[in-house]
Amino acid sequence: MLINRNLSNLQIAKLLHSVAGALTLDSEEDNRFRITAYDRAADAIEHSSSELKDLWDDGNLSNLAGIGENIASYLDELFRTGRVPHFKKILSGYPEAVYELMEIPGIGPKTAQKLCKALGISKAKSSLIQLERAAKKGHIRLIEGFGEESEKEILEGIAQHHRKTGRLLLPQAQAIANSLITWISGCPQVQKVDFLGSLRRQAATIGDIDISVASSDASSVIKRFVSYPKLTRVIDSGDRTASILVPPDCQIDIMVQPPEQYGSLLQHFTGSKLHNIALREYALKQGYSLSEYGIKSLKQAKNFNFSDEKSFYNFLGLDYIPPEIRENNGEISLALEKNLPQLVEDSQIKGDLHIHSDIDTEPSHDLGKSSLLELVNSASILNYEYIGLNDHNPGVSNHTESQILDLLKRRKQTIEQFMYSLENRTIYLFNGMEIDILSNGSLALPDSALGTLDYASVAVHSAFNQSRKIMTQRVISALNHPKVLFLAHPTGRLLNKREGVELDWDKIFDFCVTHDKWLEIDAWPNRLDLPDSLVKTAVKGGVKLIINTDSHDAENLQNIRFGVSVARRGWSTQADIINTRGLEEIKSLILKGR
DNA sequence: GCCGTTTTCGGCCCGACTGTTTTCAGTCG
Repeated sequence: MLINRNLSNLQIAKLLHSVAGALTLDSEEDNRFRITAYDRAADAIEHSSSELKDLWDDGNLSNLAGIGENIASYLDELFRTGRVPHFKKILSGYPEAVYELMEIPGIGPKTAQKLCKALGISKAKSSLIQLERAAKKGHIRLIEGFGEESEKEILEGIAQHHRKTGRLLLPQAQAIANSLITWISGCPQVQKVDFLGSLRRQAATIGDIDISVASSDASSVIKRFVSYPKLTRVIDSGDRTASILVPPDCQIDIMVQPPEQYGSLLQHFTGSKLHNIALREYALKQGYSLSEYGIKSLKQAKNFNFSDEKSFYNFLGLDYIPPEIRENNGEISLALEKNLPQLVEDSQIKGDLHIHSDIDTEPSHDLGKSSLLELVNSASILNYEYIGLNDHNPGVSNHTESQILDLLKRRKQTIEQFMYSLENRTIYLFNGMEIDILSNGSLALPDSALGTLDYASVAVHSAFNQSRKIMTQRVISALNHPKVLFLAHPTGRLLNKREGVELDWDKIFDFCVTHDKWLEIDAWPNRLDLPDSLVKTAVKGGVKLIINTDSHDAENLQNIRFGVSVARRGWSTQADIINTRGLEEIKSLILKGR
């Protein structure tokens, strides 16, 4: 049996978009709703923060809104056998090249088909090269329905497609947005300016950036926007909307609205797309049509304006929905029942138990850069009551047990002496350690050395490719040690770089609940691990979580807000997050039974 | 093909922009 383990969400989304494309070419009229169904399923998969393969492993494919019985069974076939005859039959009506060309921005199924036909392109592999060559030779402008402009657009689209790199991390996207907002604010006609879209929803990675402006003079704002000094090119520019490209290949969309309609613009542009579609379908059944301009009553032929977002949601009988959970995951019906969770907030975090210091214990991985004093100063700015020093364990291969014990005794002394020297002792320091989980599930630290610690955390730093079964056993046996409080960066993923490990999450969650272990939400920007979708399942199962920064520098403590965002995206409340609790409670939790 | 928010049948978001057109089709978010 052929098993395809390497299908990414992006590849599956591309496959489903191709099916939608083929159906469009067959007959857009007859297949109208099947087309949107396939496109929506593809969008849901592309934007899901769970790997589809993991959902399939757990038999939860249909948990994703937009995937029903049929598509789920086709995907099941795909994961089991690597092929889906039903899709193959639909796709076989057109040359493979059509689906390749559809990948180019600006080219949809119909344009792709016209180009393939007129230029005699059929093979997927050489399709882009052939198209580019034809465009450069000026052949495309000769095809009916095309002109010089569209030929130029195609070349730009191909270039953009080639340059396409990974998505931006939150802090990168934030920096780009901030710089643009500063520029836009220099326009005197601007009354308000906000970043919206996936950045406002605090998704783990950001594809493009959306900016909204409240102003009664849209044309001045657009003029300012398209003269942004850092832009690569203007993609398009209209009366009140425009798009530009800035390095590194990041698209920025802007939309301007008069202040009295600004609320509906915020709502529209924050998305997500799937949340908005679901909201508009709901509203339609109530007799209202929603858009960025406001709410239209279909019965009374009347328009309602909203200067803020809350009144927009309230008008529809819904509670205000925080941006982080606008993903069409059940938030609309809960808002209708006035039953949304009270999401955890930045200000509720009282400490951080995963911080690397510069105390050198000859660690297995990188040492922190900052001194205890620098770390404590950073923690005071955040009004923390405590921090946990969670340095890596000393390397096991290059030390004897007694050397390790010696190093940790000295480390304990250093921490204690520092704490007593602190004026007012405003911040309590815990003596913790991040311990490698060896490939057989044992800890990379002898029990004698573990005795010097207040607590331990464990993490996978090697042998990432073990099978799901073995990895699950490995993690559980490490967590089982009484000194261990939590699993650090549980999936081990690195955004844009490395997929997470394979784990049986139901088993891990069960173990955590029954044995009083916590899972970390690591706020390091290219980790954000646990991912939000797993946070949501964990919270539902009653697992306690702890948000930490994994700081290697005192400045990194500020990253905690990214971890809080992940927690919020996973529907966590204050009660779900261990480090919203004060020092005394944390002390008793750490001492309890350890 | 999906979904249950008056529906297990009969609905299915809304508007912007561009290019090649003389009124609209295609694509996008």
